[in-house]
Amino acid sequence: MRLTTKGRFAVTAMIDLALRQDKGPVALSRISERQSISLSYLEQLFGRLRKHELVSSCRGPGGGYRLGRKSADITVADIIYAVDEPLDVTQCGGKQNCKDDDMCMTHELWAALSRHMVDFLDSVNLQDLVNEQRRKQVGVGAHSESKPMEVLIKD
Amino acid sequence: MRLTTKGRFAVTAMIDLALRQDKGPVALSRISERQSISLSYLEQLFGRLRKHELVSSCRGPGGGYRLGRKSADITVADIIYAVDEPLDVTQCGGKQNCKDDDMCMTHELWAALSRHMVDFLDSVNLQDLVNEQRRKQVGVGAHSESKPMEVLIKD
DNA sequence: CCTAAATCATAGTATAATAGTAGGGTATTA
DNA sequence: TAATACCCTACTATTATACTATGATTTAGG
Repeated sequence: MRLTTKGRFAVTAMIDLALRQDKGPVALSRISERQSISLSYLEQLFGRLRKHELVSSCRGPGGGYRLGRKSADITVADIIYAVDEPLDVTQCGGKQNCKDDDMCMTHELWAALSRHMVDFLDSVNLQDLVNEQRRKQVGVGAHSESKPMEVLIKD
Repeated sequence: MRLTTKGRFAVTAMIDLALRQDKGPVALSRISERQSISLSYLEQLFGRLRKHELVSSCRGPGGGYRLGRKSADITVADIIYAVDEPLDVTQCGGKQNCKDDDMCMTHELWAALSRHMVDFLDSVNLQDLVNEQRRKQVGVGAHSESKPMEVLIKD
């Protein structure tokens, strides 16, 4: 499981999309402005998200992207998997440093870590993040600054 | 928390060292041969491991490295932290894509993931890995092929 | 039907990190 | 005093990320 800003960009963009899709399709140019992510880079990311059917697109003026399914049914793991394609199971899949036939000494360690990460990222869905974000935005200007996410995410 | 083959190399080398240190210091040239890791690269890694006091060194002929403390007191997280130094807390520490003052939308998500990973890697120590490795080596030629690590690592 | 807005696609590029190599030191034992 | 090993720094090839650039293609609205 690779973790880079690419995955973070994708998750951020998907939250932005989820927050606004009720008013019709959302154009990447808008997301680009709001989140300060290069438009062309976004286009590449959304190409992959579309292939994985996490979003659907409408071309032409007034077009843009919509979520491919309910935000509660899209997990963070789905998003990261979509943009970081080769989910790096190839940690030692028969390559160098795997001594001869028997598994390399640390194979199971990394496999177990991988399972942990995927399990966690699968436990958080887009709706969770949207709720969290809405709660924070309401909090601004009001009195509650309170704690975010720590409460939400099941440690 | 960055996860690369650098960290894997370091963990592999530390297991190799832990498996043999009872017969005196272990030379990097030996580890290099056994694990097919470049000697000079190992030297760089062990330079860092030494700074973090995970290993101690003896120079001169017959010299080599020893563990800096009991293998049960060295966790995988210790090793990875030592070689991957800047443990990447800088996910969004006030840089681009953190909108204005308020935290970027995904900050807590990645922070929570980070905590998960560290917790897991802290729950596995070098002695665990050594035991696992010894068990597997005994298993070769004998009858038991059995399951590795899955049992050992506390999911 | 024409134009502008949007997606779609591909190719190129700057930067940075990894995973080394190279070449020298310095301590220490036999 | 020679060989073994650690130690240190600088350089390099490769790869991935995070873009930029260019140009298509689709489609709504005038």
